[in-house]
Amino acid sequence: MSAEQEAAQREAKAGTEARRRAAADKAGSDPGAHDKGGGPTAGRNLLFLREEELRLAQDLLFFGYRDFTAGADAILAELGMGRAHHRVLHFVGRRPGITVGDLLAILSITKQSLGRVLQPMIEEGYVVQIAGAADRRQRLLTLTERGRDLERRLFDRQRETVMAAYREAGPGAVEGFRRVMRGLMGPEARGLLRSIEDEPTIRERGR
Amino acid sequence: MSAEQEAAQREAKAGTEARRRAAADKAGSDPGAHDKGGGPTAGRNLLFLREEELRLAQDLLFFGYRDFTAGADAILAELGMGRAHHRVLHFVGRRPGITVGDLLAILSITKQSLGRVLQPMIEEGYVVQIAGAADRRQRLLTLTERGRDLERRLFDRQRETVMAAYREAGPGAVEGFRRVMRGLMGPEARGLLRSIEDEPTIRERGR
DNA sequence: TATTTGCGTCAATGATACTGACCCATCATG
DNA sequence: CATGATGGGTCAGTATCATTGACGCAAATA
Repeated sequence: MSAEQEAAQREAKAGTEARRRAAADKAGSDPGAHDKGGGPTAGRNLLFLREEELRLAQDLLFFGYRDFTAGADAILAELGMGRAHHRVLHFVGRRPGITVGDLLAILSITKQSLGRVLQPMIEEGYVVQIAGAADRRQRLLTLTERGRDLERRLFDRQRETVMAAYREAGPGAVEGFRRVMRGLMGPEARGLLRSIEDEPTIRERGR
Repeated sequence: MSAEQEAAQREAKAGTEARRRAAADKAGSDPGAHDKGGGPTAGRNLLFLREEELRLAQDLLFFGYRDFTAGADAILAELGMGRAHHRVLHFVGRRPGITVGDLLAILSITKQSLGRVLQPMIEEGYVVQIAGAADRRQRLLTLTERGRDLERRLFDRQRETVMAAYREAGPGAVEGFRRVMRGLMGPEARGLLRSIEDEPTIRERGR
C-alpha cells in the first residue's frame, strides 16, 4: 500500500468519527453542549446552529429545489426549452409590460444571456414586445395567449408538487417555510420580491 | 400601429387585470371563496392553494436558493471551481468512503459529468480514492485535509446565511421550513436523504 | 469459463452563463 | 440643436455543467 493510500485510510477513519459525533449530537445526548452563555433558555438550542442542522438545511435545499423544478423541466425539455425560458415566462407573466432592464435586474443575468433566450421566444410567439408609450426606447414585454398557456402548464405542474408539500406539512409549516426562505434572500432580492408582490409596475421602486 | 402591436396591448391590459384580481384575493376581501366543500374550516384555506400563494412560493424558491448558494459560489469562483465541485465536497464530506456509484445516484448526474469535476479534484489533492476492501473494483472517495478545509470554508459561509435566516424566522419557522422542503422532495430523494442522515454507509440502503 | 458489475474515458453536443465591445434609437440637457 | 446618457440589441469568444453513446478494463459472481 502506498503512503498516499495509507493517508487516505486515516482520512476515512477521521470522517467516520466525525459522523459518529454528529449523530450523538443530533440525538441530544450531550446536555453540556446546550445553554452556553447563560441567557434565557427558550429557543437557544435552535438559534445556535449546530453543525448537523446546517448540513441538513443544505441537503434539503439541494434535493428540494431540484425536485421542485423537475416537473417543469420535463415539460420544457419537450419544447426544446430550459429553466431560463421558464423564468422569463414566470416573471413576464407576473408583471406584464415589464421592461427588459427590470427583467434583467430580477434575473441577475446579462443582456446577452437574456437575449439568447428571449429572442427565440418572441419569434415563436410566446412573448411580444411593444415600445413604451412614455419612453419609446423601452421594449415592454408581455406574454401572448400562447405564452400564457405554456406558463399555465408549467405552473400547474409545480402546483401539484407544492400543494402536496403544503398539505403534508400543514398550514403552520407553510408560514415557517416562507419566513425562512425570505430570510435566505439578500436585501436586494427582498426589495425585488416586495416590488413584485406589491407595486403596479416595478419601475416605481424608487430609484 | 401594427395589428400585432394592437394585440400586444390587449395582452398587456389583460395581464394587468389578472394582477388586480390576484391582489384582491390576497387581501382576503372575498369571503365567498373560502370554505367551499363544507368540511372542517380550520386549515382549509391554506390547503387550497390559491394562485398567488404558489406564485409566491416560486419566487421564494428562486430568490432564496440563489442567495443561499451565492456566498459559496463566490469562494468557489476564486478557485476556478463551480457548484458541482461544492456538491462533491459536501456529499463526500458527509459520507467519507462513499462509492462513485452512490455519489452518482445522489447527484443524479452521469459518470462523465462527475468525472469532469472529480478528476481535477483528485489531482489537486482535495479528494482521494482508495480501493474498497471487500470489493476492490470500488473507488471509495474521501476528502483530504485540504478538501475538508475548503468544505469548511464553504460551509461557514453558508452557515452565516442560514443562521441569519433561522434567527430571523424563529425556531417554529425552522421546523416548518424543514417539513415543506422535505415535502417538495420526491420519494427517491427522501430515501437518499434518510440514508444520508441515518445509515453508517449508503450502501446498506436495501437494494 | 462466461457474464455482470464498478469505474474510467473517448467523442460529440447542448444549455446556460460570462466579458467586452460596438451600434442604434431615443431621451434629456445645456 | 448638438451632446451625452440611457434602453436595448448584437457580435465574438469563452467557461461550466450537463447530456448520450460507446468502449475498455479489472474484479466479482454464477
